[in-house]
Amino acid sequence: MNNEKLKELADLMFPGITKTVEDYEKMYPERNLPEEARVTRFAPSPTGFVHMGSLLSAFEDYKAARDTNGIFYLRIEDTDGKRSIENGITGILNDLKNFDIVPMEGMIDEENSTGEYGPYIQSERQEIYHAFAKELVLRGLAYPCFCTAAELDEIREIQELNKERIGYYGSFAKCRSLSIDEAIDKIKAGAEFTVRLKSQGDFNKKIILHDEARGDIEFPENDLDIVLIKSTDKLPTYHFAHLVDDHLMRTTHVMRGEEWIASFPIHAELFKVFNFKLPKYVHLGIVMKIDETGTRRKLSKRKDKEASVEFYHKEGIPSYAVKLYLMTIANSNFEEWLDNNPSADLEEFKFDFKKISTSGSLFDVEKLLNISKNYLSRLTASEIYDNLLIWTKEFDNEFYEVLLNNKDYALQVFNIERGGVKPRKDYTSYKSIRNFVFYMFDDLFENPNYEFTKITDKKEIEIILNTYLDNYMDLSDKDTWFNKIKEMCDSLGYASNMKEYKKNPELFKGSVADVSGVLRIALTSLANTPDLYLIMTILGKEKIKERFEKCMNSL
RNA sequence: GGCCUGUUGGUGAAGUGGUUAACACAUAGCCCUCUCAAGGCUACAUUCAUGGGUUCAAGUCCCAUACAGGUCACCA
Repeated sequence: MNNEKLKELADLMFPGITKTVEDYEKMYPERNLPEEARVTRFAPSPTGFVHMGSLLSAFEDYKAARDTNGIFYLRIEDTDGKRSIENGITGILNDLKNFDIVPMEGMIDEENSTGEYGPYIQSERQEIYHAFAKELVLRGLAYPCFCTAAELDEIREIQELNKERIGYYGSFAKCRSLSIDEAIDKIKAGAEFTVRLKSQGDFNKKIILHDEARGDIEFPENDLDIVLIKSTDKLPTYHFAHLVDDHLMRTTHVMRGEEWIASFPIHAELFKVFNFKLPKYVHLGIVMKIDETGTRRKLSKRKDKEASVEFYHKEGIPSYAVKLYLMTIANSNFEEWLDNNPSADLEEFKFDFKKISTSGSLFDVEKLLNISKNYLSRLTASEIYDNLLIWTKEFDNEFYEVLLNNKDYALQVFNIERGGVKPRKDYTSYKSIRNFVFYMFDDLFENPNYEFTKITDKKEIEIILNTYLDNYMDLSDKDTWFNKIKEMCDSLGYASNMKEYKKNPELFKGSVADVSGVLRIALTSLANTPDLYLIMTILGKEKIKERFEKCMNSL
């Protein structure tokens, strides 16, 4: 009799739902994968972009699956309208692709997906959730709740006042004790309702849950009658969707932010109620920053520009460098591995849950720049050229035109001190390159600001430049080039040998360093540049002469 | 307030009862050198949030406290 009543209630709550949990179990059987293969997922809301924290977790999910020839899939969690934007999935897919993270299954654009475990977008899984919820109602393990927001507030206020645990549980769960008939009547009368779990847990009992990175964690059992299905849109809450989706999609490893640790007991109860195998969980540390007031806090996508992936794109930091950096955060032994295997593919590194940092780490832009610098130093001139062309096209049109029209010349410039075991390391980003090479291009060298420091006397500068042009310019090879400069130093009263100069500086007007400095500044406007000889050979004699004259005219 | 997580140098961290407490970034100095960038060398935690305890031995185990973070939504 009770069963009949429950059936009436369930049918009333979920009209038109005919499939059962068992039906879905058959539709989505266990995956045919080797034992060790991990199935992971990235499950964002369709907000149009991913930020650093979620990029990190997507990357970790991807690696965890890849390492075991498992499956990494993309599921879209759009049960909260506020978090969804137009074309939000495309934006996420693009951001991921930028970092070579391509899901093997799941959503591939705004509407379509691949894989046998779909739909991969929660708004299209409505009847599946309802079937699961309906079964719970039939088993007397879920019930309709008619409490309004105001009533819920009231309950919480009472609890706060009495210093009791906050939440919808036990005797505070008013609708839990409603009779089936009462519930049926209310629904028939058109009352709005949520569906709540009738928790079987006991807060005074302990359960131990295992986290792959943190080990065992002890909690009180869950006794909260949490909402399973929301009233207005009839969509599931995160908790319920997590159960249904991750079970049916046969996820083996759930990797998520540590803000979810607290709801671990809820999820454990949900899986237990259905007698489903609990997936393995990894709760990741949160990426933090230090803000203006000196306090540590979670990197926020609203407040912090460095939280968005777009920021690095704009700054011209290669996505591969960002990836390397994220990897150093993700697994603490990665840097050492990279040192030992500098040319190995990232794919060869095996991700280890035990090495995941569990304390929130500060996002260190300095370190990122260092990684970026090292990465850029290993690229070939033509790789630099190609990538820089793409970057400047979007962010620096003037430079873009110059590069486009002087490809061969630009390649020579980018090749300065590149290659070999000790490549030059000065570019930190694509954006920074212009500042290191502008003087090599006339179009970018229109109004130089000459930084003479050591030798500043106009007459002396003119003497040095003219003497060089008239008698000592020889670019045939580096040694003769430098010997000529030394000769000139001797003839003009400057020390040609730095060691001697350092011993007795008073014997000379200055040193070869000062003289070279004048040549360098006249040529490039800068006191610090890469190898002068290389710069001169690339510019050529005519241009050198032109530059010196331009400089002398400006004095 | 309840529950949970975390706390090793300026930063990221290694560390699972016995080490001079790795390594990397940053910083400083020296060397190399025509100037830079690199590179090489050196320095940088008498001490692992604090206080107790267990032990021959504790960053590592136990207990308290402090601080930081999370969570207690019909948000994820």
